Amino acid sequence: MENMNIKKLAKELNLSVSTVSKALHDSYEIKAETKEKVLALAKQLNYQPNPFASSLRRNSSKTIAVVIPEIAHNFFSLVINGIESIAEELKYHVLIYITHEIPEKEEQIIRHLLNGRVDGILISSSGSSNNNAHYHELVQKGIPFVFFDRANFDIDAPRVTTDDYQAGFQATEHLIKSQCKHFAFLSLSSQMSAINHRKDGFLAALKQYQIQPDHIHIIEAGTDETLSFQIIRDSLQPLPESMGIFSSVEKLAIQTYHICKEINIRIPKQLKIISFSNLPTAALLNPALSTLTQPAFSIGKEAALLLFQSIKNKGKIQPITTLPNVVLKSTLFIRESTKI
Amino acid sequence: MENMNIKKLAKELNLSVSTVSKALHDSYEIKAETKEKVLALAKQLNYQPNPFASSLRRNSSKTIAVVIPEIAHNFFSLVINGIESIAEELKYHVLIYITHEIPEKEEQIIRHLLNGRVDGILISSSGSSNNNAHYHELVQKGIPFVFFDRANFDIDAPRVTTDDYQAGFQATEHLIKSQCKHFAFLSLSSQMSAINHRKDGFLAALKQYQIQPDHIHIIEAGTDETLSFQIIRDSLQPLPESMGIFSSVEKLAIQTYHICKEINIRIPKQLKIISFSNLPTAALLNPALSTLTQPAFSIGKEAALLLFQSIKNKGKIQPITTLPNVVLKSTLFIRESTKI
DNA sequence: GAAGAGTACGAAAACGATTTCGTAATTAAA
DNA sequence: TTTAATTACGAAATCGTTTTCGTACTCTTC
Repeated sequence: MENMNIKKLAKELNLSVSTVSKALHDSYEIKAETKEKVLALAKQLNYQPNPFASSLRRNSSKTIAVVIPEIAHNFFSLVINGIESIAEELKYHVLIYITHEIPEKEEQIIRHLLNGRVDGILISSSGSSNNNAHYHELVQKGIPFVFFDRANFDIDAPRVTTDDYQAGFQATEHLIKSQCKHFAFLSLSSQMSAINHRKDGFLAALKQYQIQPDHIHIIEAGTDETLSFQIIRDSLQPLPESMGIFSSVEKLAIQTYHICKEINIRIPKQLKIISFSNLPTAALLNPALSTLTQPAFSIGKEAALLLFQSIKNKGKIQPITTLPNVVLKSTLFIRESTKI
Repeated sequence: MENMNIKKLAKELNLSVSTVSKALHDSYEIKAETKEKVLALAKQLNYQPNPFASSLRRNSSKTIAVVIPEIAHNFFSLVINGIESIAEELKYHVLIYITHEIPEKEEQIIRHLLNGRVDGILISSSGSSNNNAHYHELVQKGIPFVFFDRANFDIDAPRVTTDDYQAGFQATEHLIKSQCKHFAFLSLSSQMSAINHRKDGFLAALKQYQIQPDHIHIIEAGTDETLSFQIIRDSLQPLPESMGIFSSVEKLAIQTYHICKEINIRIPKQLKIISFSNLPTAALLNPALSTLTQPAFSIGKEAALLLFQSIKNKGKIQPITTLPNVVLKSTLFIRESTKI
């Protein structure tokens, strides 16, 4: 009585195990009457198939993994929401793995997932581009995966990203038109694709408007919180005249706000700042933060859709087509933090 | 070559499958030399045991589920971080399920998990207290679970909560001492344990300070965004004199900020507000938001620890002891939004 | 009415691990 | 030297499904 299984169900019905299994899967081999009986008793006895037996036999787990640098982050939470919306619909399960921005951790996670625990993986890379071995192993094992936001462009895998270059250009242009004289790009690391594209857009805009190179500052704050605070603080003392900051990630913009409060820098008077961000409170900050906002939910949805398509096509001959490379648009919200 | 398994490994080593399995599990039956050989070849051929075969046989999945109302929420993200920190250490996998605050969805998820896919479940309930059947089924099936933050107090399961009553009292007392005359409690629903405890603390404080009943407002905003905006807006027009709002959740406080901005209510001059919140930008808002902040990461950690303890003790005779009921303290941060 | 097709089911072999039980070979004890 | 115990391994059952293959039986069709 403890656990219902197909064998007990079959015995109860005076049918064979195979017949019951087929009936439960609505096989054409089984006549309607029998199916009904089986379904009825299964429901009555609350039978639920053992997922591991099923996965073992079918060699598919109905599970995907999401590998992200961090979760306490509006962007990634929203992406997960998008992913979940699709997974839920397709009755897939979602495993979450957090790398804490540590490339080795990511490697370890991906390597573990080679064992077949999941049917596919959604990755926002924490790694530097010089370590791709684990991705290649995924390819070799035939495990579908899709990059989102932070992709590795050396790997042939579907990608869902945003128009980072254009957005970077646009944000910087906005700073220039807001009469900034000095320009700083706040970056986590120079190893992340999305962030580098933002930087390229930043530099391109400055070049187009012929900003002198010594008015251009690249600040690599890194992923350690205490350290990045220090680095940002140092780079704002002394404060260059008419400073305009383009922060590539929300976290660094928030840190900058804290620092400005601490050392009495007035935004937007002395310093203007715009940031990539999905903060729901951006408009409520003091001053309201100008943002480039990524369609995080859609990114999650699109990435999941690509992954499930990939899973579905697995084994079949792939048409020789270009790799899916979805690029979504970010939206510029101009607020007080960049007011003239 | 495609997929390594224990059979191929055994053949390669001229050993039996059982010997290899035992060697891999460091069984005393196998001599050191053999173990070394097995380990070496396993590593070389990159052998990884099939998790489903293993789970099927051992009847344990090394996986837990986290069932939460929503994920794009600072509190829950931080909790997940805490959970992950423990799960990662114990080499457990974490499945995420989102109920979107829909009790039926939660039921459906929990019912699905009765099939043994996970070894245990961490739940922050979305349900009303009048539907407990699915929890009882978990108990009956012997699947360990732990409530966090939003518990169901009718169910005998370990809980990790915060001192909601005291915090509610404290927050309200603070509003009273900030010379508010009217008091409003902003609630999602009257069915959630944690929120009701906060309300009880709110009411108790008002009673102790002999606030007239007609100066006390309970606003149930619900979980629908558009609707809750409307409800809050309506309750602020006309604005009672010296209004003090205690928001039971972050989201409603943010909505209130937006509404105040929209209809030109000055915080803290015309309206003071304090909220439960884990917003990293609380101090940067205009004005800075006074908060009660829950130790979200610790809640996740403690809940996970309780769950793993529960999983470990499963099957063993439980000592007749009181149920684990961890209560953590929230911290009050007084900021400008409640300034006199 | 014989051959072929279709229907509805069952027996048994997978899937890949773990675990129980049995047993040769060696060592220790009597 | 015999017996008992220990060591180190292997055969086979098992976990609960799914799926292949086989086969009675009925129904057409000529």
